[in-house]
Amino acid sequence: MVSTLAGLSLRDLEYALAVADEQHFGRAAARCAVSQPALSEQIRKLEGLLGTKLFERGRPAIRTTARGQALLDQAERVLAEAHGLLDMARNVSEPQTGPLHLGAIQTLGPYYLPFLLRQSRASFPELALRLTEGQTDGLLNALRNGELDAALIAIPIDMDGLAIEPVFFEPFHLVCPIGHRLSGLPRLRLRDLAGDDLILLEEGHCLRDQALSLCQSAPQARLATSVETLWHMIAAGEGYSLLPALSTANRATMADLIICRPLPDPAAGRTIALIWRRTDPRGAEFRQLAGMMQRDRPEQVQEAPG
Amino acid sequence: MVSTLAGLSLRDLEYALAVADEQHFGRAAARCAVSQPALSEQIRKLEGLLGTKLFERGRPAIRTTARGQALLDQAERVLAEAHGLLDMARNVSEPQTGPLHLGAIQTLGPYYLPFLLRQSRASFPELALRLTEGQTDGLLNALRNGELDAALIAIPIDMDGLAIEPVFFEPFHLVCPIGHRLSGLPRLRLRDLAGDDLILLEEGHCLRDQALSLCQSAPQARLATSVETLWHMIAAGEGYSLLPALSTANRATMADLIICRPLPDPAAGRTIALIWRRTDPRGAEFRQLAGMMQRDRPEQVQEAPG
DNA sequence: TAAAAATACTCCATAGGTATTTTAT
DNA sequence: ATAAAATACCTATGGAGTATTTTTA
Repeated sequence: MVSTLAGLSLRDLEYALAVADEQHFGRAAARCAVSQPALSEQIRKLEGLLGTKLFERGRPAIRTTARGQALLDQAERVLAEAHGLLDMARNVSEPQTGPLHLGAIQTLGPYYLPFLLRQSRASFPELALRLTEGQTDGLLNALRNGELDAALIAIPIDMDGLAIEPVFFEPFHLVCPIGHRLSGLPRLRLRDLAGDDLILLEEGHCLRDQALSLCQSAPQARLATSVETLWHMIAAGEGYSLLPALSTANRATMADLIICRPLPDPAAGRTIALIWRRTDPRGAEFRQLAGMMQRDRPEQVQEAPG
Repeated sequence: MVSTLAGLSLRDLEYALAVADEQHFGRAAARCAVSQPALSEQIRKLEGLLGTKLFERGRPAIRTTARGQALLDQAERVLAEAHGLLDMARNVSEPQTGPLHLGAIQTLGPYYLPFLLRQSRASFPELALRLTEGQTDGLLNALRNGELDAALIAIPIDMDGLAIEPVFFEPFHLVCPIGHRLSGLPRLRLRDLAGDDLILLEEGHCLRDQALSLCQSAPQARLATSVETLWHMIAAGEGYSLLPALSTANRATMADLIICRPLPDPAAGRTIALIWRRTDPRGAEFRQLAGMMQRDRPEQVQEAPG
């Protein structure tokens, strides 16, 4: 369908309304900051386009014709909507405003997003974060099909089509029941982490694979469906696991049954990064958001590695 | 107040909506019947003007940004109003349609306008005649200040600023009581019309002056406020007068008391003309209307003199 | 690698300016 | 006669075309 607007221009409508208002081509031209012939010519074209004389040229004043008046009323509506568009653009184009659909992996979200929400509300009060939790694959899909604008995940991941900005490094802790063989070791070494009572998250959680590779255990280990379940299983003496630092902080329930120990290798942990579609025009804003997360982070996490 | 539209163009909004719809610059360009680079460039300018990227360029498809969507919705409203304007223009620009404020002198209106209305409804069903009666001076004023679009008056008049199209010639009749000295004259001559019982309309009616000059009587004659009053005064035997042919036709009341006689001079009468502001752009339509009145006229009147 | 959008450039339509003529009162 | 709009004519902006490069998945 080709344009049916036939060269109609908002500027010409402004000219016409100025003439109607001033009842004088010269004054209307001055108000529109153009020369009188320029304005006259555009009015002439507009009248041709509409098929009707809008004005009756007479002395001492221009009069709008009856037909012209109906059209000028409608022209006013057109311009009102156009101004509405520009007003809207002025508001909407502010950076860090409006809805932002943000995802986070499930082993991070519950322990970090409350912190992030406080921070974002302080720094960017107009930014409306819409939060989602999921597993890495689901988040990546949601990102690719536009349900999400950005996501917090553990890197490395396959980054094709994505922009990635590391945000912080989150160490893992050894978590085991009091009295467990690992709870009493005076000096914990990485090789001690292998054991047949390692409890893992279900397939799909990136944390599962990271714990597995650090512990060098067999994958027939016991399964938990969430960090919370896992915590309760450990409290029940079912075994031990590795959990990210944010998820072990400030835990009251069953803290008397469980011991958390830092791992011996300071590199044992995961890097959390903010990702988004490389093509998203808000890239710069997302980078700024990541910068804020890097600078002002929870005490349990560390600066992201280069 | 200078333009606040800053170069916003309806065409660009159409381009943007085409892209949003097609999710593809190439197809959008084809739909708008321009080249892809031309459309891309206009979208780029529009995004700059609005201060926001409207689209996220990605494969396989273009996606509209959240901010862009709000703006595109508004753009759609702008275009809807613009199309409304063009639709309205198409209707409104038809000739012989819409309201037409027409005035007529009081000695003509009641006797001719019913005829004219029938005729106009048949020939121009979309023409909405709004009728007014008044004296010549009042009609001219109303015409000049725009309350009237056109008027039917007796010429000649001072025609500065006015266009005039004669419509028909209306003969005068001698009207007197049965038994009046003029009713019995076998051959009526113009000079017989002088008499001290001539009844005239009040000051302001053009017919008063025309009758006066034809009759060569003194202006201390009796006064009537309307043709109807005059008719009753004649029936009451108060005197005689000259009345235009249309006003004496088809009279039932008191017809048995009154005699109407044609005047000896075939030029004794008045020419009725349609007048309008010379500057009114509907001049051609008024002329066409006058043409209709010339061609299809009541039987009592004659073709207007050259 | 392939498809698609962005650049580079050239051209031309037209909005706009100045000077002047025409028109209306 | 005068004020104001229309016309004539010229300039320059910018929209649109073709050819090409860059980008993204």
